[in-house]
Amino acid sequence: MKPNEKLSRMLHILVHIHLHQGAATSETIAQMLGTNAVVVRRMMANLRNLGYVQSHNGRGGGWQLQRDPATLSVLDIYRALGEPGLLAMGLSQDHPHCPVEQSVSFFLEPALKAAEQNLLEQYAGITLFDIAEQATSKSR
Amino acid sequence: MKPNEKLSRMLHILVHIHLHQGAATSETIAQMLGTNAVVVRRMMANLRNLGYVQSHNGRGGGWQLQRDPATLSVLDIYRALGEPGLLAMGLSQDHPHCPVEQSVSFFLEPALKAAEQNLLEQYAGITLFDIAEQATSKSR
DNA sequence: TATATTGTAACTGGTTGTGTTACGATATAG
DNA sequence: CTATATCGTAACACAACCAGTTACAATATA
Repeated sequence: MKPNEKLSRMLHILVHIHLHQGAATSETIAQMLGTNAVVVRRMMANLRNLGYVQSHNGRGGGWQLQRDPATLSVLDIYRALGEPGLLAMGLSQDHPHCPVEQSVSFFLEPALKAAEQNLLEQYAGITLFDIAEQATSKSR
Repeated sequence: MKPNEKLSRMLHILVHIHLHQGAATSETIAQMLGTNAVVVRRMMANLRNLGYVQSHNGRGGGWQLQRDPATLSVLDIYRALGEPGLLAMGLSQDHPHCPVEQSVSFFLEPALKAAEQNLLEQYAGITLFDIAEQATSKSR
């Protein structure tokens, strides 16, 4: 399984927007990430809907954070991405009548749930501010 | 992300083989799982190489467990599958020079590692025997 | 009015997992 | 020895998903 890099890239984008002087255009961000401006816009669409960021059309337009980065946790961003599956492996539920499948699920489900919960709790404890500060202190 | 069901299905297969009278053919197993015999063989290839199961050609052939199911943990089976990624999300590492990306990784990596470790420890504590027993006790 | 920018749909291409077909190798029944 | 059942494996088809790209409309500013 190739892991999905959406969350990682989105955090990368948001911190760049936060640290950028004035509004950052999709094109600028795309170049920072080595990707395409449309990809950036596409990823940001839902964050805009949630009010985390704002975009402005026309000359001098671009993207800006709309919330204090200390109040935006990685968990918030993860949720804004539509809560994509956290775990690469899941339960097969094709034969709910089969006692063997039921038993496999009986043992695996709590394990998977616990690992997910574990990760979400860690996500909740990291803010955009933390990441930005670490990034700027490193470059000093 | 659609979760990968390999582990879940493989456990399902192995427990069926364990509970089956005599050798179970790929075709029989495939019908239990609603899939194709070739898919079963393909998934079992590495388990055979590891000596967890044995296959026999010709009439009366099929699959049998080669190890005491109490000594086979879910972790063993997970490893036999080639340790596919556990987590659906990973780090983007396309710009190792970028301090922002470094900072994102700095925060995310330990969280991801811890969640993985958490899951593997739980896998280590579940054996094929546990699953088989739960399945048969349910059907009684 | 010209230009810079976002918004979004549509198409392409790569990757992955799964299903299927095909055929060879091998073991057993008779 | 032949027929049959079974595995082993390569090859191809197919769907899903993500990422990249192109294209064009809408909008804001100089």
